[in-house]
Amino acid sequence: MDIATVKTYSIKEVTKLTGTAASTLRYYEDLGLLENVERDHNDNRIYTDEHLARIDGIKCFKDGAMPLDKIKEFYAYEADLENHIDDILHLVTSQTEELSETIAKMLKQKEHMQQKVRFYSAIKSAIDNNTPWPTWDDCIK
Amino acid sequence: MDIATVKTYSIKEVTKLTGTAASTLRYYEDLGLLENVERDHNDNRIYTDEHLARIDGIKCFKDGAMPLDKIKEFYAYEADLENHIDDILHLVTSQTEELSETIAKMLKQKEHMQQKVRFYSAIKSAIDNNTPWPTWDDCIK
DNA sequence: TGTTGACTTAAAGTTAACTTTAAGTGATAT
DNA sequence: ATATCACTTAAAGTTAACTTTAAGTCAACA
Repeated sequence: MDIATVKTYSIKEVTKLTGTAASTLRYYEDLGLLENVERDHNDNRIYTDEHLARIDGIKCFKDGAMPLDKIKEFYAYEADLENHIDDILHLVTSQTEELSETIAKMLKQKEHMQQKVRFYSAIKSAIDNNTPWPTWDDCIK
Repeated sequence: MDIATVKTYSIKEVTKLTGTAASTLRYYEDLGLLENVERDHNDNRIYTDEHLARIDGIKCFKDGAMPLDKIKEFYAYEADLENHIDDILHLVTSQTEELSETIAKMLKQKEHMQQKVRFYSAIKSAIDNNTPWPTWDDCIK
């Protein structure tokens, strides 16, 4: 790693590149989710591509509804994998299972919502055309 | 509707039947999400099958990640459908779209998580068998 | 008769994940 | 010289969705 060629970013650049608010970046750092953020001679934060990658990873996990403390745990295990292979395996396995359950519930509810869309569309037509209102069973069957 | 035959439930019975805490039931009522909850001579709440159905409906919407204020809006529109058919259609349509996006993100992240499970499983094998560690690309490809 | 248990209320507390505020430093632009 | 801008900190505020607490009423049981 050649120190002279490490690309760095100010907090403002990172907010633009990642879409994450500066206050959130500081918050993540306080939490220990963003580590080893160096400072310049004015005490301003200096981020590297590794930080950008970490921020991206955090966003991914968040998309999977993983709470920040578990995300932090994940990176802690990753940093010392030999000693935490069982921990990290358990974490990703149980998190995957939780995610599957959540997705299943959401898919079910999506079906319900689509039925509602059909039902209320039919009612709207009936109102517009002054025809008798359909029943739920008419639309869903 | 024969008043004499309307089945009713105490708050405790409702918590058992729905799995919803009594404090939550009172909270929903405060929010206006649970309406027309009558009282007995001791001021204790009396729930009916309609309330049970509503509580079930709320749980469904929550499974679809719909915030309580939108759920409340939905039932308000439903109670006066002729005057709010466009509102309710917009609500269920946009909510369905949001849900689809959320599901899509979660499915993507589920893939990632499953890749991680495979990757860390392979590393665990390598540790157990004292063989060289696989790379990410070895496992995913 | 007393105490236990189920209910009531209003208000305060909790958790997650931020966001905002207030006060201050230092570099740049007019 | 001054004002503006980007950054800093610690601490307080925000939102959603509850949960807990404290204080009280009422009925049933030993």
